[in-house]
Order: sequence, then C-alpha cells, then structure tokens
Amino acid sequence: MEKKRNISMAVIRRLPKYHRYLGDLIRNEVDRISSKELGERIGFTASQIRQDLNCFGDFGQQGYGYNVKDLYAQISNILGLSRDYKIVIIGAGNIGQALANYSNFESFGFDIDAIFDVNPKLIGIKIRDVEIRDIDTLDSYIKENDVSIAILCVPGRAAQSVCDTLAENGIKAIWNFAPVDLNVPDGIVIENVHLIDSLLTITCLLNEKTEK
Amino acid sequence: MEKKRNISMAVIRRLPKYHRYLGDLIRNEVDRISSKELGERIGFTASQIRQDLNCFGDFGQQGYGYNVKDLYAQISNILGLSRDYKIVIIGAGNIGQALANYSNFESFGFDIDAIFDVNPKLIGIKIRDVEIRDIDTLDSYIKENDVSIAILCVPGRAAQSVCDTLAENGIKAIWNFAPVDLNVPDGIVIENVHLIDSLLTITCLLNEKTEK
DNA sequence: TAGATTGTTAATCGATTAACAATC
DNA sequence: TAGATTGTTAATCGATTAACAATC
Repeated sequence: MEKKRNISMAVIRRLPKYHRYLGDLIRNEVDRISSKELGERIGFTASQIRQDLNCFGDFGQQGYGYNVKDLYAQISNILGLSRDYKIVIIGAGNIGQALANYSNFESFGFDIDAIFDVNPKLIGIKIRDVEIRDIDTLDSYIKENDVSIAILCVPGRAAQSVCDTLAENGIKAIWNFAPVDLNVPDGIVIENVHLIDSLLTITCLLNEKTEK
Repeated sequence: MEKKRNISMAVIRRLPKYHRYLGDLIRNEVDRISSKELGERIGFTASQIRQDLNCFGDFGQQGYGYNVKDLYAQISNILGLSRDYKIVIIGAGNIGQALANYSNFESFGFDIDAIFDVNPKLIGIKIRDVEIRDIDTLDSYIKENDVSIAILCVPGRAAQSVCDTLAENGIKAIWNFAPVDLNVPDGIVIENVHLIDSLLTITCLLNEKTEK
C-alpha cells in the first residue's frame, strides 16, 4: 500500500461493500468505472469514493476512471484476503454450527480449523469434516496452532471467561456473537455481531413510526 | 415520549446497549446511577449519555441521577418492546434454522410465527413447534397475518425477489442476512447483518497491523 | 442549605460533500 | 488537442465533548 495514514473505521467499514460491488462488476464483465457511476450503484457520493480510495493509494487515472479488476485486487489486498487465517469456532450451539456450515465463507478462502464446545455429547461429532473438540483443549490449541481469529458463539455468561483464555494464548481477533461486551487487552481486534441489538434497532424504528 | 425531534441513527444504535447495561444493573440491584458512572461502565462519556437520553425526555433528576428501573422501562418502551411483532423467517438453511432456534430472542418477548423455504424436503418439518411452510404461500401469509418483520435468510441470488414479494404484501421491516443490498420502497425498514462484511473488517484490521 | 448531577448550550472534532486544478 | 475524471484542498455538515447555569 502506497499511502497509509490512520484509516478511520468509517472508511474500513465501507471497504467490504466496494469489494462486493466490484466483484459484481467483474462478473458483468465491466472493465472500467468512474467514481460517479460506482457511486450511483453503491449509493455513495463520487466524492466519498475518491476520498476513501485515496487513503490507500492512487488507484485511478484522470480522464479514465478506475480499472475494475485492478481496483478489486487492490481492495482484496487491503482487506487482507491475500493471506490465510487460522480460524476456530467456540461454542457449537445454533449459531456456532450455522457458521461452521456457512458456505459463503469458502468463496473468500476462509475455512474453519477447529470447533470447541463444553458439551460432552457434542465432542467428537464432525461438522463438515471438522471435529468438535473439548473446550479444555482450547488454550493449547490456540497457542500451538497460532490461531488468528476466534469466532465466539458461547452463551453470554461464558463469553468473558473464554475470551480471557483466548487473550492469554495469543489470539489476534475475536468475532463475538455473544450478547455481551468483552474486555480484552489492547491490540486484540474485537468485532461484535450483537444480533439482539440489531433486532432492537428495527423495533425501535418501527415503534418510532407508529407514534408519528 | 415527551420530546421527539429527529433522532439520529447514531443515537438509536446506542439504545440497545443502554438497555443491556441497565438490565445488568437491575439484576445487581442497583437502584440509581449517574451519567458519570453509567458512562464508565458502558464506555461512553457522561455527556453523551445525557445528550442521548435527552432526545427522548427528561428522565433524570438533578443532584440524584437516574432511577435505574424507570430508565430501563423508558428505554424498553422507546425500543418498542412494549408491543408485539409478528415475525417470520424466510430460508430454513443454516442461518435461518439457527435463528429459529435462538433462545435469546424469547427473553425479549420475540417469537417466530412462521418459517418458509423452497426446499420440498424441509417443508412440513417443525422447528420448535413452528412448521416450515412452502415459500409460495409467503405472499398470502404476510398479508393475512399482518406480519411486521421478515428475517431474510435466503441465498444472495434469491434475496431481491423475496424482498419484492415482502414489500408488495405490506411488510414493515426486513432483517437481512443475505449478502446483498436490497432495494425497497421508502418506509420499509431494512437492517442488514452482513456477516462477510463484518469478518472482512477483522481481516482488514489484522492485515493493517502486520504491515505496520 | 450545600453538594451533586442533570439538561442544555457552546466548542470541538471528525466525516462527508463540493469544488477545482492537475492530468490522462 | 478537448473532454473526462481523478486526486486533493476547502467548505459544510453532523456528532461528540466540554462547560455551566438550573435545580433537586
């Protein structure tokens, strides 16, 4: 990456969307695109697109626009898609199993290396060739296999304690599906998927409307 | 609600978090709390908390702070938790089934009224007493039962067409788990849970770090 | 009453949009 | 070359934080 100031989270959260739309353009055999037209498709202003992309480098060409394939490759790279990640799931309940089976991850080159649970009835069962392991072996597994990302799908009451184990053993990031906020040392990336919060946003907006 | 200007999405997205922390305080038998202390727990500034709450009314008392139970009740109400919602799931794959089984929703009074899928092998099967129905009956079901919220868990390629059916039959909100952006007429609430985007945010941040 | 803490206004900060010179 | 469109600076907008008078 040429540039590299401090990129704001607002920008980072838009990158996957660029990636998605550029993938669509490639599939539709579009070779080049201007910030104006991309903006119309995605629903961003042309200005914002140019600002965003310029955080990372000069990917465009005056008078021409952006080469779709090149830009896609650049953004893939910025998103970290050119390397591999060891990923584990902790908690083989509804959500954990659904994510273990979720086929969309594969197309991005992600796959799950191990699954852990406390429930003896689940331990040993395989989900798509990945065996569910005893959560007591989590600490050594993380350390020995240099796991980058843990997908946390345990009940809220268990989340912080599992999180501590992960942090102590050198996890780099936690994708948290438990409905709690986690305390971690600085430097560990936390990304929350708070499903209840998301649903409550809907009911809040619906409720706001009926009152007007 | 006493006041009621135009509440920004930034504020609305913080409300579920207030709700969650106030619930914790009630469970810990805390009767009252100042914006300062609540801020320290949640990780917001006291100022922000007072600003946020004042969008909806004067819930505090000078020199005292906020009554925890009262505030919790007010926020529950703002979040629309004092009424019921008819909710359906469309798509009984991994994610759809996981959400149908997700017990956390119950504690908020949410339950699923119906599940739909295209797959004949799934139609008729029950998930927690809710039968999976033929997606061809979706339109009439939505209309006749005045469904408020549809949880969309179909593959990306099917999402827009199901979305159109929902919109035509008077859905109020769509909780979208498909990895696409939906086009809907104004007035329909869309809340996206773009799992891939969320995971790519993690890899982007991890990647950023290794480069530094 | 004095101390505490709110509600609210003003100041700051950051993110988005507009404008335009540079240049392909 | 002329037209198009970028990269980038400046202007605007919105959200967060600070400050403080009001008041319980």
